[in-house]
Amino acid sequence: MSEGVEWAIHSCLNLTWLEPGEAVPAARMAAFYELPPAYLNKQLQALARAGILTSTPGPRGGFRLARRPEDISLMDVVAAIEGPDEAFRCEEILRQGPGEHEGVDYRRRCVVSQAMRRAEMAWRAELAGQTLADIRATVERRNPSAPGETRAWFANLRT
Amino acid sequence: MSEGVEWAIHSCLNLTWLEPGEAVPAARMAAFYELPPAYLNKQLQALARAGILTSTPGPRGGFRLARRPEDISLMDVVAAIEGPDEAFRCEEILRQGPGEHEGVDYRRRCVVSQAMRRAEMAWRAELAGQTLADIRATVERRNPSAPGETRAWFANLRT
DNA sequence: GCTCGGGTACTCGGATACAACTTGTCCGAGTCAAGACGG
DNA sequence: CCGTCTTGACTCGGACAAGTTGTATCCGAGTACCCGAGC
Repeated sequence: MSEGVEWAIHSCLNLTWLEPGEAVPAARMAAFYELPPAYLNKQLQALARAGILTSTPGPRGGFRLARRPEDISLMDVVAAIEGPDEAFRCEEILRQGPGEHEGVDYRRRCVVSQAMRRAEMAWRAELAGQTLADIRATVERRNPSAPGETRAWFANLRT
Repeated sequence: MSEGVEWAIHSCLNLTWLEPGEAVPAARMAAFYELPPAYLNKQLQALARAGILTSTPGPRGGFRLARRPEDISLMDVVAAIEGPDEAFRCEEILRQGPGEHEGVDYRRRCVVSQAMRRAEMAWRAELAGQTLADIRATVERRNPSAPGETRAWFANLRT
């Protein structure tokens, strides 16, 4: 899995602590974790294309969440970075086998494909069940000062 | 995910239908699905290194299952091909963040990492719960002639 | 007829190229804000 | 003092390289079989 997924989730999480309407440039978000600014910008662009973030150019511009944290699941973020297709893609090699049937869709018929798909669906369901709001709540419960500190860091120039 | 996983699972499944002690060369297994022989050989080598298959060189040699199909899970095959490490690897970017703590293992502490790990564990558990014997039983229930046809194909030179 | 030895063909195994994708970087189009200028 | 225009800096966005992983191939080391010769 791409490393940008980790960056994207943490960046989106930080955005949940900002006041509504406030935008943060990609360079500032990159400085938070000392990441390559241009590359993080690329990932944030993907999130914007997926409708998770909205981007505004120009001074005082940057990225902000496009909808409420309750409506953004980890699955959404992962799909935005990694692409929509599944990790295990059935190439239907049974079609090349000796006992093939012409009009059969082996993506649904093949028992192996079904088993792999079932496992992947369990993974996706687990990710879809966790929203940014859930993550944020857990973090705040463990470290109540996180929201204020994060917001202050993005507001000031402090490292 | 690597495409070799699909090849490996189907090849192992075919091996479950052979009589005990019978070995099949990689070239023959590749011909079954019209796969590149040398590359499939490479995947089978990985399965042999993982202890799933045993290989014997020379005439009448080839690959065969190293243990009973009941004791080989899909997780074993996937891990043999893809490697043992997880898809989402936490790089602990929180360590570079402003509120870091020196001696903390963020792979366990970070809430994001925990959520991703939970999803991946669900995936792995689903794969570990399906053995080659289960797959074989399902296939035989749907198509009772599969064992005989497969065995006959590998025994004869028929396409 | 039986045993033994050499040759041969067959198998895996690792070393070796090629291609695709992830990672990383750069510069241009567009935009907002601030400042200067004129009324 | 107020409104307007110009200038400038700042932002994203896509186009452009480099490195790493997956894909594919080839040839050599080792082995079992087969066949023929000798007893």
